[in-house]
Amino acid sequence: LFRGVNTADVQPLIDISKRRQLDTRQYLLHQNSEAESVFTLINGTVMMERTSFSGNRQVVAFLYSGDFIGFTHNDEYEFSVQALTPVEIQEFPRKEFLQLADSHDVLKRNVREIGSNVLAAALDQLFALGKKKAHERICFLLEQLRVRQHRHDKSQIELIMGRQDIADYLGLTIETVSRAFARLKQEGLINIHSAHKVEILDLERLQELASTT
Amino acid sequence: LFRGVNTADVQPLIDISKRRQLDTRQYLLHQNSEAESVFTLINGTVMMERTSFSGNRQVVAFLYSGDFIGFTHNDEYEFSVQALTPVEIQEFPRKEFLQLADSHDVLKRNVREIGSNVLAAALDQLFALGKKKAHERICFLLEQLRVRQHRHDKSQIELIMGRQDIADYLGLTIETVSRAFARLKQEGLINIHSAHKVEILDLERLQELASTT
DNA sequence: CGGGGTATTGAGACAAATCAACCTTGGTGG
DNA sequence: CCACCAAGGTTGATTTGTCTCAATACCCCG
Repeated sequence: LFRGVNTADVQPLIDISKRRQLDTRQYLLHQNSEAESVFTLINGTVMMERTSFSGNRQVVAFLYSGDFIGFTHNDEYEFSVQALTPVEIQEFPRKEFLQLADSHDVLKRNVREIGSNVLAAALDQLFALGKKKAHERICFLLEQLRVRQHRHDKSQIELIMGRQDIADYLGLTIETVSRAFARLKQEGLINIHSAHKVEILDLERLQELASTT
Repeated sequence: LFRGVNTADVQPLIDISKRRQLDTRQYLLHQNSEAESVFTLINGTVMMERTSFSGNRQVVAFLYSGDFIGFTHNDEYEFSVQALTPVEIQEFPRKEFLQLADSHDVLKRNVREIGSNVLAAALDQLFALGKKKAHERICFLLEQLRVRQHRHDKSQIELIMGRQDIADYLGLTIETVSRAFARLKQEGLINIHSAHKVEILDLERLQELASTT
C-alpha cells in the first residue's frame, strides 16, 4: 500500500496504527456501524458479507493477507467482515488515513486502484451469479482461489471457507455445492482430497467453465 | 456534480466539454476501449452492460438524467453504455476532469460519493441475483425504478427498457420475466397497463418481496 | 391495414431447492 | 486406544422453479 511513498511521511500514521488479532469466526466490523478505521490484512483470511434484515446472507468477497478492508467512502461500512482463520490486522484511523492519502499522489493512486478492483470483482461476481450453472460457479470460485493463492503448486487449492460460506457466496445451497464438487470430480476436472483440499486436474476446461457460458 | 464548486474554476472545463446526442440503442462507449472521457447524462436513459466474449450479456445498471458515466479509475472502461432512449450528454476530457477534481475538495467528495454509490448499487444487485425468485427480482427492479423516477405519481412506473434488458439485468430469460409480471398482477400487487406501463397497487408487499427473502 | 419486432402463453425438459437420512472427521473422556 | 459425540459434509428422493422450444397475441410504424 505504501509503496512509492516517502517513509518519513507515513511514519506518523503508522505510529498511531494498532496491530490487532482476531479468532476464527470473530467479526472485525459490522455493516451499518460507523466507519472509523481502515485495515490492512497482515495474516489470515477474512470474508466480506452482507445480511439482509430477514437473515439472508450474501458473501461478497474473500480477502487474504495484503488486502485492504473498510475502504468505503460513506461514513458507515456497507458490509460486515468476519475472520475465517485466526487473523492479524493493522488498523488505521480512517480520517487520518484519508488525509494522508489526499496529500500523496502515489498513495492516492493506490487507494483508487483498490476501489476499482473491488468494483471489478463485484462486477465479475454479478456475471457469475447472473446466468451460470452450479458447477460453473464452483469453477469460477476455484479459479479465483487459484489465482490468489501464493503457494508454489497452484494446482493444489485449499478451501479455507466452509460449504455454507461457499453457498452464500455463489448463491446456492450447501447441497448443490456438494453435488457440484462431486460432478466436477466425476468429470475428471478436479480431485477432492478432503472437504477442504482440492486438486485441479484440467485447468483449461475449468477456466472455460469459469468464464464463458 | 459541480454544486459547491466555484463557477469560475469550473468554467475552463466546461468550455472544453462537448454536448453530444445519441439515438436509441446507440453506444456511448465500449468496454475495454480507452477511457478518454467522463460524461454526465443530461437527458434520457442509458444502460451499463458487460458482455463476456462468449456473447453472454449482463446488464449492470440503468442510468437516468443527472447520473455520471465512465468514472473508472482504470484507463479502460469496464463496461459498455448503450442508450435506451434518445439521449443528450455532456462529455468532459477525463484527464482534465480528474485534475480539476483533485484540486477541489468539494468536487473530489462528490466524485467519491458517485463511486461508492455505484459500488453500493452493485452490492444490492448481487444480493438480488444471489438468492431470489424471479418475481422477487422483478419487485427489486420495480422498487428501484420507483425510487429513481421523478414523476409525481410514484405508483405509475414506466419501463423504458425492453424485456430482454430486464432479463439480462436480473439474470433471467424474457419468458420468465413475462411470467413473473403476470404472477404479480395475478396476486394483485401490480396492474399492467401495457408492456411498458405498470402500476403499483400494494407497495408494502412489493417492498417486502424486493428486499427480504 | 399489413408487417416486423416484441411480448405473452403453453407444454415438456432440466436444474436446483428442499427434506431427510447417512457418512466423515476431529475432539473428548473413559 | 477406542467409543462416542457433535458439527460439517455428502447422498438420495421428491418438489419446485426456471429454461427451452414453439405457437400465438400485441402494438407501433410505415
